[in-house]
This record gives sequence, structure tokens and C-alpha cells, in this order.
Amino acid sequence: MAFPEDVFRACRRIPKGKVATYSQIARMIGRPRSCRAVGNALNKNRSPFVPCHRVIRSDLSIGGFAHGTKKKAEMLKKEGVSIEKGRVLRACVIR
DNA sequence: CTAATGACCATTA
DNA sequence: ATAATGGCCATTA
Repeated sequence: MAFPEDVFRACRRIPKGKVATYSQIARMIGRPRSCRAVGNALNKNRSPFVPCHRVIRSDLSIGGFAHGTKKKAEMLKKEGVSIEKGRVLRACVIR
């Protein structure tokens, strides 16, 4: 019933090399309109077991990150996620 | 209690 | 393509 925990749990289901959108996470936890609040929750994540860097915007741009968008992008890249001009390729997004 | 704040989104121009 | 707009909602002050 704790919103942040639900968000973190959903986040952990994203495999390495793939990403999900804030909106998708919101739907996963049964709160389809809480995409903005999802970002708020992820912002406070401090656990290395929660891959919050795998969550991006619905337009496939990188989105925010507590330690800088820069870091987020390189972490993804290091995991094998292809980014094109500030955009993640569709193929890397979870269906 | 209300008001402000954001790692957002879809629509419109 | 970009920018503005209104909506959305959990959290925090």
C-alpha cells in the first residue's frame, strides 16, 4: 500500500538493457495517472538494487535523474541500451 | 487543513 | 520540429 515501494518493485522488473517509461510504471502499479508522482518517488530512491535509471519519458527522451541526466545516459549505454540523439531506441523499451 | 513542488503526459498551436 | 498549456497526483511544507 506504500506508493514508493510499489514503484520500486515495478522498477526492479525492468531487465538490464531495457527501459520503461514513467507512464508504464504507473500502469504497472495500477495507478495509470500517477506518472508524475512516479518520478517523485524515484527521485528519492537511494537503493542500488532499484535500477531507477531505466525509467525514461514517454517521448523516449532520457528524463531526470538525481545525479544528473548525464550519468543516467552513460549508465544505460553501459548496460547496452542504444541511445540516438538524446532518445532511446524503441527496440529497447519494454512492451 | 491548504499550497507548492516535481526525474510526467497529451494536446494544441 | 519546438513551445506552451492544462491536467495529473503523491509528497512535503
